[in-house]
Amino acid sequence: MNTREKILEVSLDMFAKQGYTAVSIRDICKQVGIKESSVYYHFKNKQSIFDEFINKFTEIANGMIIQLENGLTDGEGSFSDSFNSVANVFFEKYLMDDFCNKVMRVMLIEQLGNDDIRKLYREWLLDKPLQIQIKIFQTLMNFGIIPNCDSQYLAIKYYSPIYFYANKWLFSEELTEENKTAFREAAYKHIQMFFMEMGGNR
Amino acid sequence: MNTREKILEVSLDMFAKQGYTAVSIRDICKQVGIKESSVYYHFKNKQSIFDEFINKFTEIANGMIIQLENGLTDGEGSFSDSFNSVANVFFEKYLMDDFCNKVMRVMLIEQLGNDDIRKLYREWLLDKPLQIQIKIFQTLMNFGIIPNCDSQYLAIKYYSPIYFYANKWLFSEELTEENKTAFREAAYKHIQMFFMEMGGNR
Amino acid sequence: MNTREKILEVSLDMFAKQGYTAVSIRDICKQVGIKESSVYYHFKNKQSIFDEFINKFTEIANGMIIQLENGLTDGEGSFSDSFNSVANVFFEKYLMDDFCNKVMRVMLIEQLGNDDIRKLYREWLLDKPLQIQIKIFQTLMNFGIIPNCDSQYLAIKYYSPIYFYANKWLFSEELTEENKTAFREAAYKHIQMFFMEMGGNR
Amino acid sequence: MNTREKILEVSLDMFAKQGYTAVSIRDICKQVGIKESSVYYHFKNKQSIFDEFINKFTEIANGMIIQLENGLTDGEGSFSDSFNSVANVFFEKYLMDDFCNKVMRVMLIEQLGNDDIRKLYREWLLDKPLQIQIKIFQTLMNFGIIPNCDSQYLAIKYYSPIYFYANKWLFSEELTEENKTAFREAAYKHIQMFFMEMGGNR
DNA sequence: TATGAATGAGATTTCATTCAT
DNA sequence: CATGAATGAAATCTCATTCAT
Repeated sequence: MNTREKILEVSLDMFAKQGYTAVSIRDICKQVGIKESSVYYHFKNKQSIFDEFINKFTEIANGMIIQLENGLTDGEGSFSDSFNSVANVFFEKYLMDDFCNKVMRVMLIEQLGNDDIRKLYREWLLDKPLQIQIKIFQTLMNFGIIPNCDSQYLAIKYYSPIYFYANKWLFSEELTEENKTAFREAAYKHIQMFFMEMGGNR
Repeated sequence: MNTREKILEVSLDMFAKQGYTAVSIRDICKQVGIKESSVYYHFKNKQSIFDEFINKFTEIANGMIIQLENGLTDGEGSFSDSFNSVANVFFEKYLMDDFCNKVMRVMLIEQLGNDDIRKLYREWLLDKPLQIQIKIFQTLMNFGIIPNCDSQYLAIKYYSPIYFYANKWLFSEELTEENKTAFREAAYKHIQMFFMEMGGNR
Repeated sequence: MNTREKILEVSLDMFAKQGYTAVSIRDICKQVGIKESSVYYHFKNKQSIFDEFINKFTEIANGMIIQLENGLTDGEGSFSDSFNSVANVFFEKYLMDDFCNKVMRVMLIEQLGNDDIRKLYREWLLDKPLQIQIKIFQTLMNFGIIPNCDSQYLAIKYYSPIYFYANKWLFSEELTEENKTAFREAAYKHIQMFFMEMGGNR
Repeated sequence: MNTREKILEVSLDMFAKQGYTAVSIRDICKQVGIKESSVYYHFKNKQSIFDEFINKFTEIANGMIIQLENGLTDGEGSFSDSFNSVANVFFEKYLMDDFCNKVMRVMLIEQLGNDDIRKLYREWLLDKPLQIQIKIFQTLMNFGIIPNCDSQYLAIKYYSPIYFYANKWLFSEELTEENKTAFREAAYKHIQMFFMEMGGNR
């Protein structure tokens, strides 16, 4: 790994733990093992390190959305299979992905003082995940797999416990394997129950 | 309002908007209209201003818990009445209370870099609200008002959408009347639906 | 004891331990139990507290000189008696006197940065004690009690070990009874030996 | 001379004149001709500048001790020659050495408020010099050059006038050539007399 | 690529002092 | 007599950044 990448890795790590403002160039450089001035060869300034994360995150997140939406139209496989596969991607490649998780932590911290970040946080942790679920439920209704009803309401019912568990296990404490496991257990149990109830209604 | 109170008011306001570290004593003093050194007549240091908020918040929050638990044992009034009154207190006197809301915003920002704050955040926004709901559902089961089932599961189903809406409308953007209204509408609609489903299950 | 005296007592105590500049009005007031502003009713400023000590010390020290010189001309009593009585006064009423000792400690600390204090220190710990001894030895020579010789040389021989022991036991560590005892033992032993040698020369 | 060395030089100079606390980083920088923040490129903080002096001094002083002790066992040369050479090293390379003298001045000022410095002062101006002299006299006794007697007593007799003169001429006023000369004259005269008396006793 | 050196701006805090009450 | 309140000045230190090498 070259210096530029080391800087990025260390920065993200520290930003995710202490927040953007609380981490100084000094802190980063001490960890990387270079002098402060060297950072400015690789990056215009501190902000641009941060921007890089946001850009990469936005790309990944957009990619995931597209991947999930494509998966939907496939329509292949069973009802619960495709649902679980969506959840799996969303959990493993997004909420619990090392990079994404860290960026979301930074967004969580910085959102209040920074309008741009606030918009991103709202978009990527509140609105977009909900929209996906809404689309999923609408697709299921269109295919007649589930009875017609308020898809927005369904999506909230489905997503909000996941959001709650994510805040409890994935964004509050360190992202250890134990916390991941705790999250998975809670989230999958919720999904199971959710389907049972949906099935029961049918 | 005397200087001490002005400092507190301005500080909380700025902390809630930008976070503890991002706000300097200078910033606060400029707003209050005093010199920096004057702050140290009223407070030992910057941290102690912050501590005052945390202490007052903890007191208020504990008071609310007690109030809610006492309300439960009363058992007076109809099922949905007492439920709505709990929600009302929790929403208006806690989530949307000017002081509490601001302190919770600061906790939200500072939680990642600060272990003590993290604990408080988890306690007062995740765990304690859930515990109350669990107790409420257990009481309802004991009285035979709702059928016996997993109270923890019920509580998550009930509380997580509220938590989701709170993050969306109460802790992300400014706490305007519009946002309060949006939150109330979404939350009360959720509660209504929640009861309908519970009733339908009976 | 009234407030003014309490301020003086506490100030001297702290000055002697930490030096004039290192002690703040705050420190003093905390100890006395008054507010900072109250000091300025009793004293013009911080410096004037210090001046008071210097003035009082100079008075006491001058008084001691006069007392010692008067004692000399008395010529009453035996040779070693009068010598021991001089030493006794110099030790107990000066070097080890609570007030004088503390003032000399402050002078010791402040001498380098302050010309006036340096002069006082030199005068009262180096020059004046030596002058007294010179006078004493000259008197003894005049009375034929000791043989004529360089009184200055004798005085140095006599006083410098006392000065050394004083720096070791009385001005370096706290002025405890143990340190006083250690000083007395060393100093009186020195005086005894000094006379033995003088006698042996006769 | 580079900036780091300039800072050290100016700092020691000012510390020796006014004491550690009385000298501010501002004062130092004004003299050196740099901005305050620049100091922190070269030193961790103000204390670490001071520490550097103490460490270097301790090294030099220890070196001198070893040098003197080695000189003793040589036993070469005449009695008074070796004695004068010890005195010469102790005077010129220690008490009157520009660097050492300044550090000892700082220790003198700071000793009362600072336990560590007090220990150093006692060690390097009171105890260690005495120990050396004790060893020297013991060696002389062992070789039968001087008659057996209380070496501690001899050492005090020998060293305390030197200590007295040092305080008078080397640590109180500025270390000018005049003061050095005054010290040398007084000290060497004392040494001469000391030997004469020792010889007379034989 | 990397660093040594420097810096302006600003952060928190301390201190002696003033003044109206 | 004493204090509440305030302040100008200064102290130590941090930070992001620049620039020549």
